[in-house]
Amino acid sequence: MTLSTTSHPSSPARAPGGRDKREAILDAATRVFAQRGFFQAQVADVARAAGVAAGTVYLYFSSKDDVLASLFERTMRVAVAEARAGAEAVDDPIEQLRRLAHLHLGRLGRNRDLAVVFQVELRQSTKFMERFSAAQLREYLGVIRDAIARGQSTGAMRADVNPTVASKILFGALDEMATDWILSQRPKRLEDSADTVVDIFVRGMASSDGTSGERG
Amino acid sequence: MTLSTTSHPSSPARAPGGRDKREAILDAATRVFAQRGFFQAQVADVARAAGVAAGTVYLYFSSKDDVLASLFERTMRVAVAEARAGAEAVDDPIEQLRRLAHLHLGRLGRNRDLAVVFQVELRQSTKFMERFSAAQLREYLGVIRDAIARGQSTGAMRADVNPTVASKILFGALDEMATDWILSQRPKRLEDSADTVVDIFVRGMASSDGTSGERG
Amino acid sequence: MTLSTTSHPSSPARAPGGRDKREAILDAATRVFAQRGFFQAQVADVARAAGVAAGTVYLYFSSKDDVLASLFERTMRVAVAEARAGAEAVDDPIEQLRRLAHLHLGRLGRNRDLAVVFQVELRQSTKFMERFSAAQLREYLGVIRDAIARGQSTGAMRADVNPTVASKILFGALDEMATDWILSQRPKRLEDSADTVVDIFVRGMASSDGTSGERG
Amino acid sequence: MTLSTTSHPSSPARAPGGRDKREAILDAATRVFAQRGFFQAQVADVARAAGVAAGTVYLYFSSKDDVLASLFERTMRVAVAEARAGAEAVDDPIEQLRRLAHLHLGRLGRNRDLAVVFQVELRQSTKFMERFSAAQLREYLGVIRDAIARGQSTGAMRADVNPTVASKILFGALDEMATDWILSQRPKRLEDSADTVVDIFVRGMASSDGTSGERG
DNA sequence: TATGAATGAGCCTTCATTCAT
DNA sequence: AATGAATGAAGGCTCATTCAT
Repeated sequence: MTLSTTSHPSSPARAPGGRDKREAILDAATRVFAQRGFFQAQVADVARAAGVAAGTVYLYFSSKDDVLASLFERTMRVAVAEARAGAEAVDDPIEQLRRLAHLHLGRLGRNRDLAVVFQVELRQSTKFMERFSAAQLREYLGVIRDAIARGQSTGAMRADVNPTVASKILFGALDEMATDWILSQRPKRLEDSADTVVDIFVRGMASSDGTSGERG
Repeated sequence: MTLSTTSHPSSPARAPGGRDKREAILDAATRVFAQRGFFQAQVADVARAAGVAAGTVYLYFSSKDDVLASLFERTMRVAVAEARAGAEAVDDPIEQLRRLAHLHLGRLGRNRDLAVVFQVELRQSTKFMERFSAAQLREYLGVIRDAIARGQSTGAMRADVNPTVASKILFGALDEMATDWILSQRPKRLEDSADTVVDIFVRGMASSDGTSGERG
Repeated sequence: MTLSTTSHPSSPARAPGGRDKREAILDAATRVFAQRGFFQAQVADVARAAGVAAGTVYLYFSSKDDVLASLFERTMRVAVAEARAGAEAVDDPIEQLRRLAHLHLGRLGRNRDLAVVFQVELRQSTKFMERFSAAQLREYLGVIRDAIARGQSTGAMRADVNPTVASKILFGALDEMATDWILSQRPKRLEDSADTVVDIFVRGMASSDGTSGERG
Repeated sequence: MTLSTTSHPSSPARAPGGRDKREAILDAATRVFAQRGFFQAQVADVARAAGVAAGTVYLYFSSKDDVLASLFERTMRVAVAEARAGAEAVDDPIEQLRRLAHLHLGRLGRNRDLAVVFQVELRQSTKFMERFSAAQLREYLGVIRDAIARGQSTGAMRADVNPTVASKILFGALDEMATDWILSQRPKRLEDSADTVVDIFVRGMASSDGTSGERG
């Protein structure tokens, strides 16, 4: 992982078919990285899975690292957008958190390969996490934090906890559900864990007078 | 990562200094893996950091993978023992959880290299996590779960949540604190997050009558 | 020498120049193995001698062992074909043996490197000899045996000696000539030994009445 | 195989037990080299089989190569002595050859490990054969050649064949019997091949008048 | 003499990347 | 744009040999 940040001249000047091929490579990479692991996976494997020649990968990505980073980026772009849309759709902060949790676990639970890549392969190196995760992950967590902050401002949630810290606690709990689901035999749907996590979190974050955090 | 589970027939038959050298290699590996990342680190780097020749590593470990696995095992053995001792030292389930959280974050916060290895490097591959994490991690989580289960049986905690799931939620929240601390500039002590996490978790898990989960 | 018998899925799917490069590597290997010895020779040496990069060797052969095995196979394929053609060209069994001897020593005498590889390097390990020599060498010896058997059936040769045993005796004598020639200063042509060996062998195999085994 | 010709200061200054240990190492080496092959065999394997520590091997031999060379030397010393004694015991040149053949195949047939080492492992490298085999092998072949030369001078054998060449032909034939026996399933005793080989050879070498070469 | 832990040079093989076609 | 043969740097691991005990 040399992690050359220099983004590849990928999208521009590409033919219309180029975009499809780029997508195909990312999809293939998700499958291959999930199955073999990022370091064990060869670029040739990804190319084969995508139905292109090895060299073609380098027409769309600057390096193997770039493929992984692009994978992360593409998914996060969608995730952030969906999270924002989901949060905006309702007004109640607690309901917002519930929606965000369902979106999060729903996305991973629907695509195990994606879940493996996100829960395992993407955490390969501090370097990677520091350089790439930072910006987009912060944005994603920001959506959660905002919902919490709103809950605090409306008095629905206790204000004695830093909302950023709180967002990480919720995210961490959801994250563990996802990792655990991957490593388990997956008898049930991942998304089903969402309510339990949010319920405990919201109760724990309820304002002392006990007026909220109660469902129904 | 071929991950041959077969423990190396090494340490016991080794020379008097053997144990010390094995420990030295594991300590060196913690530092090197944390700095360079497991895949980027060369066995020669670890050897150099440990003050031994490259070949010597193979007198104590069967492979590079085995070094990582042994690192995990050694730490988990201690962690499980400390967790059990910490839990047994007090009677109140809530206080037990608080102690476990402090032990957990305290250990990682005291040794950033160890934290990096545990939060990042050890999660490199599904294979590794599936094969190694399983047994010892389950044991560790078991200590948390037991405290929760006791809390439920004493009526201090709501019984409508599976204690195993609850233990993962708490662990996940703590885990995220650790990962976040690593990736941040670390302005404050990691262990300081323990109370916040436990507080929210315990409140969230409080039985409906609201008699417990209140500190002081 | 792990000697994976599995032939490499290489040549057919290779590029146009593939066959030539494969041949070039085998030729280079003959020279390098002859000069340095199989175990002392490095794959990089062979590659350099063939004018390709080290990695290229692995596009055509699965391993260093496979190079040696392929060398043996290629030569034996030709040798068996030539032996059969040579034997069929004449009718007299004795003349057939003479031709086979000349072909055998002529081939090795013309290419000392090949002779060294066949007389020395290929006999490195019982494993190799057992696994590879077996089939093709048996075929080669079979051509000699058939000529002897015919000589016996025509009455030209004594029938009280198992033709298979006899073929090995003749082969062994020729083989020793080749090995001796390699180790000597080679003042004369190896092929010149052919007649002497065949002469003694044929006389020794002459039927008791003494009517044959006498050269015209 | 670096083949340092410098003989190790082995025998002199050794304690009485030293000689035994040296012999034990050579015996162990015979077994280990035969089973694993010289290059695959580790010095530690030989040491273990001999019941000594790895370092001890270097008290008696200067290198791994030296062990192989010493193995060859020890056996050849005995073989030459036995051959000479065997040849001197009878007067008839033909009977001498018969005895030499029996001694040769008898020795190898009695100890398959020794046979493997001599027929396969010792032929590892041209360097080895050139440097070590030369002197002692020439001596051994000399005993055969002398018997043939005597046969020629008594008129029992044709004189139109160089006795040195003839000795190699006989040796080669016997050699092939030994190699073949090793690679086969060994249904019968190796020594049983001796008479057949000698019979054919002696007939082939019989003087033209046909008065000798006839058994009985 | 004997030990065996330690050494470290050496090498086969892999695979990300390039580039001629 | 696409190919895939070719490259060659890199590294895990082995094992003959040494040497402090």
